[in-house]
Parts: sequence; structure tokens; C-alpha cells
Amino acid sequence: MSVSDQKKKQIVQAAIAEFQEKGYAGASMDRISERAHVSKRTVYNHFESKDVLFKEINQCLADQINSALEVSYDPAAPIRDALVRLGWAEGELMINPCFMSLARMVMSETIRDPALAADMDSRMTKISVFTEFMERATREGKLTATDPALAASQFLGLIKAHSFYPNIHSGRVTTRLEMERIIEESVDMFLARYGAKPTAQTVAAR
Amino acid sequence: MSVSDQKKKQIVQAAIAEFQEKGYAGASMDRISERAHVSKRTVYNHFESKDVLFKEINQCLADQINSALEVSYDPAAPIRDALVRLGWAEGELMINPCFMSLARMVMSETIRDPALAADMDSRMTKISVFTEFMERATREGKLTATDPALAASQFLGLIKAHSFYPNIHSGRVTTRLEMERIIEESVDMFLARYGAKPTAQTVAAR
DNA sequence: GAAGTAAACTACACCGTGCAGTTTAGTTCG
DNA sequence: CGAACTAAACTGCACGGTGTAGTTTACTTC
Repeated sequence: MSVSDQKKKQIVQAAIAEFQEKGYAGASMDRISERAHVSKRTVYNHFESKDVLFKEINQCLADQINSALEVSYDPAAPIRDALVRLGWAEGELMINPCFMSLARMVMSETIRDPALAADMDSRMTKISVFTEFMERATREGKLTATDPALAASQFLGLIKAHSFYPNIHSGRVTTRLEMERIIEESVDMFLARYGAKPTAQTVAAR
Repeated sequence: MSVSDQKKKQIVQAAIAEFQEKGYAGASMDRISERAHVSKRTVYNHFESKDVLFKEINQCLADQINSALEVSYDPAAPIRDALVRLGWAEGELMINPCFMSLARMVMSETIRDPALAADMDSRMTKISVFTEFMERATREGKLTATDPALAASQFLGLIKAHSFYPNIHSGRVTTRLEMERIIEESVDMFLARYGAKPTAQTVAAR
């Protein structure tokens, strides 16, 4: 990595910290350059404006989400295992402090600015895997989710309700152990509602 | 209502709109006074600073939440009906555009500022009704929620996942009809997991 | 000579205050 | 009743001090 790339990385890190603490409007380009141990002019050599710098950081978040959600559907796996694996695709992000820190910052801005929210949404290209999963599993008789989109959103809602949303407020990040429990409990509830033919075997598996 | 009170109300309304659109740091006291059709000096006669004005608005939100959650436990009602009623205590808030608008604004600030988040939390005195409900219903054999706090948070999570959190981003407010469905679906899933003795009667009631 | 630095500089916007003068509501008195 | 008075609130404007985004300039390092 060249010196210039190194500086750019420092700037991005500093900007994340500054935007996180103060928000877009409250962040100062002077402080960002200080935190990056870089002259202000160097910041402007790499990013033509505060807005461009902010957008670049947003793209980092979208990239993280998209790559985390590249999860393939395994028809051979038992539905319970497949759901746990699907849950972990999201869960893995939420136990990652770097991701959560970024997510908090971006979210507090998107809440206020619908245009920015739409822009971010358009960057999240992989969200559909959850609905596709429900649809396919139902087609194969493993679930009874007649409304796959609803089921997907309920599944995500259960997980997020115990990790993402509380974290967003407290700043505390869920541990891997806690996430295991959250996913177990979410899958339990989800299968209680949508599991096909609740046989003795399914119950015993709990 | 006196003229002075009327002006104060105008200021609060204008401030909500301004804070909502621009955030705390981005909001301008000059613009707030313009939006309220009031001189800037009048704003400062009612509120000694931007911060005081902001806090006053936060208190409005806390008041709305606390009064909405004053819901009593009815031991005579079937558990399903009681859950629906409990869900509506929260749901009623979320189909209210005024509440949602305020909630969005406050949330985007509390996300960034943990101290403010803690301050707001301390003002929400009635959140415990959900856990108390689960605890009591389990004691009376109507539910099997061995961890009442978890069950309460799952119940709320299911409802919020389909109204509050999507609304926060899109700005679109859930209709009463949609909320009926959300609460039905949430109670369905909740009872599938925690309903005591799933008898033929319980199933038929769906 | 390409990239970085430090510091000063421009051109604003913003918070909060001060103040001279006006409006409003209510009360007293003829 | 209605005119005169009073106290409080409101207006509009200007101002000090501060902070900001982004630019420029002169200098340094590799």
C-alpha cells in the first residue's frame, strides 16, 4: 500500500469516528484532518467535499452488508439448520463492533433524510435472499410460509429486536454467545409458527 | 388558551418540524422562529436555549408513550384477546403520524448520543407493563413464557419489525388496517411459541 | 517534481443578547 | 358603559463572538 493510500485510509477511519460522534452536520472537516494526523488540504485532495467523503463511508457499509448476505440455499440441510445458518448471515454482522458503529452512524442520518435512505436501500442488493429462502423452502414443503415476504421480515425482526435495535441505542454490542441464544430463540418461534408438519422429531430437536 | 400559550405551541410545532428535517445540529433557531411566524426573541423568551427547546420536545414524546401504555391486566379475558389488546397499546402509537414523526426525530439523535438515550429511557416509566403481563399470564398458566422479559421483547419486536422500524426509514405510516394484520400475525406467532396447552379450541380460534 | 504540511484567509451561517418601540389583555376610574 | 392606564408579551433589527467549508499560499519532504 502506497503512502497516499495509507493516508486515505486514515482519513476514512477518522471520518467514521467523527461522523459517528457528531453526525453529518456536527462533524468538522478540521477535526477529521486532525484525527487523521493529516493536513486539511490532504483531506480535500482525496475527497472533493464533505458530502463525497460521507457517501464513500456509506458505500463501505453497503459493501459489508452485501458480502455478508452472500449465502447459498442448501436443499439437503434440515430446515432448522438452514434457518440457523441464514440467521447467522445477519447475526455475524451484528456482533461485529465495526459494523455496528458504522450502522449507527448511517442510520441516524438516513432516519432524517428519506433521499439518503432510498440511496442506501438501492445499494443493499442482497436483502432479497431472505424472502427467496422462505419462498423456496415453502415450495419444497419445509415451511408453511404462504406470505414469504412477511415471514422473512418476521424472521429478521425477531433477530434484530434482540441485537440490532437495542445495540443501536445502548452502543453495547451483542456477544457471539448471546447471538447464539437469540438465533436459537428466533428459529424456535419461527418454526413454531411456520414449521411444516410439527412431528415428534421436530419437537425433540428443540 | 392565551396568546402567549398559542405562540409557544406554534414554536414547539415549528421546532419539531425543523429538528425532524435537519437534526439537532442542523436546525437553526432563526428558521424555527420563521416557521413559527414569531420573532426570534419570542422563541428565546419561552425557551432559554436551543437545548432546552429540544429537551422540552423530548418530554412530549415520553409523555405520549407513558400515557399510551397505561393498560390494565384483565384476568378474565382470554389470553388471545388480552395479547391483542396489549399489542394495540403499542400499535395505537405507531399508526399515529404525529407520534411517528416525533419518534423519528428523537431516535436519530439518541442513536448518536448515548447520554441522551439514557435520559430518554429514564423517562419511559411504563415499558415494564409488557414484562409484567408475560410474568402474570405465565403464573396463571395462560402462557409458558419462562423468561418473561425475553418474551416481552419478542412480542414487541414482532410488532415493531413491521411498523415502527420500516416507518422510521420510509417515513410512511402504517394504517389501522395494516396494524390489525400485524398484531394478528404477531399474536399468532407468539401463541404458537408460548401458548399454554395448544388445544383444539386454541387452534380453532385462529 | 509529486505529495504533504501548516497556517492564514474568505465568505458565510449560526447562537444568543440587547434594545427601542408596538401590540395585547386586563383593570381601574370617571 | 367606555376611556385611560398598566404590565406583560411580542417585534424587528443589529451585533458580538464563534464555528464552518473550502481555498490559497509559502514551505518541506521524499
